[in-house]
Amino acid sequence: MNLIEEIFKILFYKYGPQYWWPAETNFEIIVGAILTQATNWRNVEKSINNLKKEKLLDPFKLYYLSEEELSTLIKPSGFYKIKTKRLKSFINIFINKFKGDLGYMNTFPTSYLREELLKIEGLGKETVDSILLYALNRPIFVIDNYTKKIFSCLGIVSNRKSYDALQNIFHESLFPIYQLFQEYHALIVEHGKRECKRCLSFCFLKKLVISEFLQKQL
DNA sequence: GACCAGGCACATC
DNA sequence: GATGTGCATGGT
Repeated sequence: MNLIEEIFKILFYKYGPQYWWPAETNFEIIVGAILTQATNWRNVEKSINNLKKEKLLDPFKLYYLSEEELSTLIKPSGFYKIKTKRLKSFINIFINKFKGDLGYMNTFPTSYLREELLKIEGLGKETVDSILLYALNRPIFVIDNYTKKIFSCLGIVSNRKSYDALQNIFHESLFPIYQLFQEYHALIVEHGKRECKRCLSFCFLKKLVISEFLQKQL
């Protein structure tokens, strides 16, 4: 078992299953992925609930909804003008290129989907990879700020590693099982929320990793 | 009242 | 390639 696998084991033992992504449908996951950019999940839930209350959490309904109405509904999740445009540009491609159908979308290869989604204004690597992993069940590892922070804090990567370089480390170290990737990323976020507030340089994870590393040296 | 949250695009050096 | 800034709300 390599170090990346060991850390998954440690986090899973500590925090247990995270049941990500919290959503009733895969389309809801995508909307959440866009709304949660630099935003607390609680605020995202408020926006999602607004959309649900109005029965608008549907690609075709959102397609025909005016930007004014949409921006009012998603206001609680912040950056609402910019996120209205991001949602609209995703839905535009989703409907016109993929028939507004996640089942149809899921017949395309991962590399093609990633490329097409990255062309959408406002969808960067993290958002696109979240969509691929959680809405389409593709074994693509999501790298976020917590991942960078935690794994550089552990001394496994330098803090200047690029997104792709860090993602490659996970792809090379783990079996490409989407459930594993889903759980691992969720655990990283959970650990980050709890321990990285003031960057506690010696959290339990770091102590464990260091002691395991030392044992192997002996 | 300051600080932060499950990013991204764009400007500048 | 790295670093800084605007985007905005709501919880702690």
